[in-house]
Amino acid sequence: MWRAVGSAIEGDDHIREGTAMKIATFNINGIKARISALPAWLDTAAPDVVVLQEIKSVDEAFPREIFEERGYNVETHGQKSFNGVAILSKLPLEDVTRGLPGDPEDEQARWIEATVVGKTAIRICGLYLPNGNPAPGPKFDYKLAWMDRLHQRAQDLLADEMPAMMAGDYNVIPQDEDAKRPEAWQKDALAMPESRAAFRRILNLGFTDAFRARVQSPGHYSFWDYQAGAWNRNDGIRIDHMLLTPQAADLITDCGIDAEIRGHDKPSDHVPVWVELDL
DNA sequence: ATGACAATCAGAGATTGA
Repeated sequence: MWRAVGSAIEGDDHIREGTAMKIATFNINGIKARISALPAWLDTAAPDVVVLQEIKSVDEAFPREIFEERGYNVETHGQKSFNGVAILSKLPLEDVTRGLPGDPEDEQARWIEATVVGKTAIRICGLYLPNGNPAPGPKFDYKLAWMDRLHQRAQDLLADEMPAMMAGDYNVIPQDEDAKRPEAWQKDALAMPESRAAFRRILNLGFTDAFRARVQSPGHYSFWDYQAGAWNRNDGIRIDHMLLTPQAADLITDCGIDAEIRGHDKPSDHVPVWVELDL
């Protein structure tokens, strides 16, 4: 088995020219409210694939033309008012499934997955993990139960042994260094020990947090509250993550957070996180 | 300790988010 990561090594005839694929996750906090900001970012960042969270729209009301006219295939899993996820892809999508397995009673639209068909196929899962506040309580119980189901799906993805990733709004601050003011989040569902342990348990299966694989320094965030001037004080948290199977993690060439768009007009409270793979 | 801010649905203010 051979593979190429990054630039070719001179004289090595096993190295091929790779195809860079840019994949992003973005919690847009309402498609209707982001009808300008989202296309503006797409035109600048030009990702090949995007998973969206909190579209807050039913499938029939999702403005798919805006994305189709930019060359994206569009798959949605929406519901009225809250939640809702989607996948945009310039490459063909196959085997689209909706809903996280493990609880047929769960009607919240928080999971969608599809195979992106390029030179090499990759399974892409978009997720909007429950917030879980207040903790303790029924919402926190739902969050932890949802993370148990996520762990099971993660195991099954690994067993498939194809490149795969689970990307989205995890609503988990993995470590203190992922918050400007960790002490303020100590009793919050996003940073409770149980939430962090459940996140770590998935990582420990063999997944790579793409951003942390490339950047170890503190001070990198993907969410800033609308309140109290959080953006201007850089009072943020890192809760949007891309978890890659070993077969996908081996292909990472770059990863980043498009933080600057938090300062643009009518922003979401989240910003996009992206990864480039040599697929 | 609380609220601040934004989005949705509805058509005022409650609910949800993080």
